[in-house]
Amino acid sequence: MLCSRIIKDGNRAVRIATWNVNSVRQRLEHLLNWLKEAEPDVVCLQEIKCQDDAFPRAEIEAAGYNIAVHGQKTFNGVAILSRHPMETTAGLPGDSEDIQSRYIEALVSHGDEVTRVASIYLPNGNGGPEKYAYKLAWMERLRQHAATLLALEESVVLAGDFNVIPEARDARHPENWTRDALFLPQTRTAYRALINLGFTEAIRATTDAADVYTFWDYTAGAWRRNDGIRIDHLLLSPQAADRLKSATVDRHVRSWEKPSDHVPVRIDLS
DNA sequence: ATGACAGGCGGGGCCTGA
Repeated sequence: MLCSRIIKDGNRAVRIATWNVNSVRQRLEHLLNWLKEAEPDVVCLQEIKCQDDAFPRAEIEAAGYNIAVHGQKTFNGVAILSRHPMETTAGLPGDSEDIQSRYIEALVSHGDEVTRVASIYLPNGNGGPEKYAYKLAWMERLRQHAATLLALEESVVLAGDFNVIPEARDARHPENWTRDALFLPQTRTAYRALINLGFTEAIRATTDAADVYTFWDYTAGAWRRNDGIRIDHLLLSPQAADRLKSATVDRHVRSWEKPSDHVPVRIDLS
């Protein structure tokens, strides 16, 4: 039955999404509603803000998803949901002392193809020099691991909250972000070093539009004034980029009651 | 401008986020 659906719906063999939910327990109803509406095959979640045993497994499994969780108490935490079978690895290589849960990777098998998907919660980097140093070090670890993944010559999708505003057009008011860790020159250079390995960023591969944002601060009426930034990204290896059909920001989710400050971003691969 | 919101923790404000 699954095979016949894929053949019949050939333009949409796999739909992959990323969403920083800002607490999966606070956002469970929104998540379930959005899963029903968007029908993603693979979902990368960030900021689940719970330990593995507190993740709302039963409700999400009932919606048809396998679940892999890499959580921690109070902060951070990432997860991957998949309608297809997957094998997962938690943690970003390169620093055994790093206890923050910000990376989980899955090899998803769909039909006779495989797609490797990572859920990434890149450090914010504001709040002092130590935090910014941690952000830059984490980005270098990600770059090194991404280079290893590219060498596999697989379809790879690095999806998540990168906490990087790539360009001025990715902020409604870029002048307000010039001293922010999300937009500092070193941050943007480190992000480009990752892209320049050979990744295609899905939104910019499909639109040149300004005013495409994925985050609006809770404060100061940012959503009402559309004072947003674009910091949630999907980076595609060449093999995945070959299969890219479309990229979409589910902007309307920000207007739901008690929303996350981020909205889902999703792609369709053939 | 270092504030407004929001969530977790834990039972009162404090830390963190972007």
